[in-house]
Formats: sequence, structure tokens, C-alpha cells
Amino acid sequence: MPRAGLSPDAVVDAALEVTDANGPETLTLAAVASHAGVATPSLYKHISSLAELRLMVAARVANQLGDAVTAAVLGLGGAKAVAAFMRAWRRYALDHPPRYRSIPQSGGDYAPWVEASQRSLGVLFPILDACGVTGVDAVHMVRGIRAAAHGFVVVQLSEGFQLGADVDESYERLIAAVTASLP
Amino acid sequence: MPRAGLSPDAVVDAALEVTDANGPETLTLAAVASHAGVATPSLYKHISSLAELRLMVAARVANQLGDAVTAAVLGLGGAKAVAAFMRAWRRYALDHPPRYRSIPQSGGDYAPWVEASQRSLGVLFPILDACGVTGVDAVHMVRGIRAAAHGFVVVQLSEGFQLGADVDESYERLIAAVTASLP
DNA sequence: CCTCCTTGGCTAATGGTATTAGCTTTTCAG
DNA sequence: CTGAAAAGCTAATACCATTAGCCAAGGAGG
Repeated sequence: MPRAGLSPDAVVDAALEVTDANGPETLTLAAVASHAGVATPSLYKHISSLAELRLMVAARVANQLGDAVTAAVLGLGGAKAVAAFMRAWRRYALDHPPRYRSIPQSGGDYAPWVEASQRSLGVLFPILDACGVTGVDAVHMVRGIRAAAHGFVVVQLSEGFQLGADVDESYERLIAAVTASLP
Repeated sequence: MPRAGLSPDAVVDAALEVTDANGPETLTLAAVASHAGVATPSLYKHISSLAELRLMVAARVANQLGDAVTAAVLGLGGAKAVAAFMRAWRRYALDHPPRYRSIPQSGGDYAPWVEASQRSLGVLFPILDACGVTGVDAVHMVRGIRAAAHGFVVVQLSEGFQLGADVDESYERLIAAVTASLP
């Protein structure tokens, strides 16, 4: 019997495919193993538990999101950069709904996740600094931007916008409200 | 053997107690049954599945949240009312973190949940109307308010605010940004 | 080319979970 | 007082994560 040649990263790859296919709530070790062509217990040679795998997936997603928003703000400054950041955030989530929903509701202590999450937000600080928003003011601003973008996307992905107004326009108005408080 | 005198509502009560005690991720039919002093399969006389129970809990929470925000805005108007709404939203979540986290990431089609959720937001429309924000404009505004409040609270409950700035102050600034776009 | 040992896979077993089936007893309407 | 619906129960099934222990693959050193 030849080896499957797995690795922690490969397991996360398989987990991401399962997530993309059926949503994060169906992410099960059995599904991942089957997708990787391996028996379920074999996964434990590469990961320590399903809970850890979920966090690894979330960290991977956070890094992808960070790449997306970083690319989006290149060459921009001020309100235009913040708007591009928020649009890219939402675009990633709408392009990969199951991945975005795999972000944990409470995974505060898993280092790679925290790191990836802070990396995706860190791109905002130089932008704000260039606008004269520094120190604690920048932290407050980043929190607001994150809350607005994440909150909007979470509600949209959960089909929370039932009334018939254009959702893109709603988001643009939220962006406008957030960026209006820049100097 | 005397009867336990359960009912769907009583099962939701027990589920809420389990949720409050250990968080929504530990909500299990076994735990609910044990808490209600009954065998696990007996619960199926009152609910149809664990998934449905989760949605029932979420609907209950949404109604409580709606009561809280409705009480908070009584007698207020304009930006003050919107600010009170957002503060009450966050206060409820911080007062009952496990309950708030039991709000589903995707439960778009369960009628009682949708209804309760719309009821808690519906209190905003008369307020906005009194400010001259009507029709589609009001819908956009409500979406922004909800996204900001929910997003902020979700991030805070997941320990997402790692940098050392005052979280209350961050929220007040977000409230200011959102209410600034009122006429 | 052979040997050995680490590594990655396997099967078997355990305990927890939701869910269904079918039985018994309570309880209440008539 | 009686019967039937409702509410509880036990037993059984199927799926899941996780652990234990075994076996083969494959490279390092001779």
C-alpha cells in the first residue's frame, strides 16, 4: 500500500475543500480523511484534534483574507484606501462564503489565528497614519472598520437582509459613514 | 413515575440554562435532557431535532434582545435613540455572552427566528422616519446600524480586540460615525 | 546492497452523540 | 369510569472523534 504523502498543510487543504463543498458545519474528520484517500485515524499523525483543524483552517482563511485586502489597498491612501479595504473584505467573503463562515466565533487563544487576523488588519495602520490618525485613535478606527465590514458580511451571509433594497448600496453607505470620520 | 411536565418552551428554557452555563457549543440533547430530569429521547415529544432546538433558542434570544433595545429607545429620538439602540444591543450581548453566541451563522429560513430578528430591528424605522429617513434610505441605515452593532459585539465576544485601547470608547466612536450620517 | 529505525499508514476498540422504533403509563375528555 | 391521546421510558442503530497498538514504507549509515 503506497503512502498518501500527507502533511499538516495537506490536511488543511483537504479540509478547505470539504468546507468549500458543503460548508464548515459539515467539516468532519471522516469527510476530510475520505477526501484525502486515507482512514480517519491516520489524520492524527498530522493534526491533534478536529478542534485544532478548525482553527488551522480559520488561520489559513485569515491569511487569504489578509492577502486580498493588502492587494486591494496598494497604491491607495486615505478614505479611498479604507473603502478599498472594506470592499475587498466583503468581496473575499462573497467569493468564498463557506470559508468565511469557518471563522470561529471564539478562537481567541490559537496563536496562528490571532497572528493572521492581526496581519490582515495591520495593513490599515500605515494608511491611517498617513491621514494623521495615530496611536489609540488608530486602534479605535481599525476596530470600527473591522466591526463594520465583518458585521455586514456576517449578516449578509446568514441571509439576514430580507428587505428588498440593494445590498451593495447599503454597504457603500456604511463605507461612507465609516470613512467620513477620517480627518 | 411522575411526569416531568415538559413543553417546547420548557425544553428551550432548559437549553438556555445549558447554554448559559457552558456556552452554545456544548448544547447537546443529552445535556438538556439531564438538566430537565428526563431521558434524551423524551425530548423528541416536544422538539423535532437538535438543529431545530438551536433555532428555537436563537429565536428566544432574538426576542429578548428585541425587548432590550425597544425598552432602551423609549422616549428618545434621532441620534440619541440610535445610540441608545446600539448601546442596548451591546449591553445585552455583554450581559449574556453565551446567549448572544447562540445566534446562528446561517439560519435564514426558520420563520420564528426571522420574525424575532426583524422585530428587534423594526423599532428603528419609526425613529428614522421621524428624522426624515424613509423608504429605501431607512433600510440602508438599519442595515448599517445592525452590521456595526452585531459586528462589534461578535468581535468583542471572540476576544478579537487584542490591542490595549478602551473598548467602550471604540464603540462610542463607531456609534458616532454611524449616527453622523443622520440628517 | 543490506539493515534499522523513524514515520505514516492501518485495523480494532471505546465512548459519546443524535435519532428511530416500539412499549408503557399517565392524564384528561366524555 | 373508560378509552384514547400524549408523554415518558428502554433498546437499538448509525455516525462521530479519539486512543491503542500493529505493520509496512522508505530513507540513513554501513
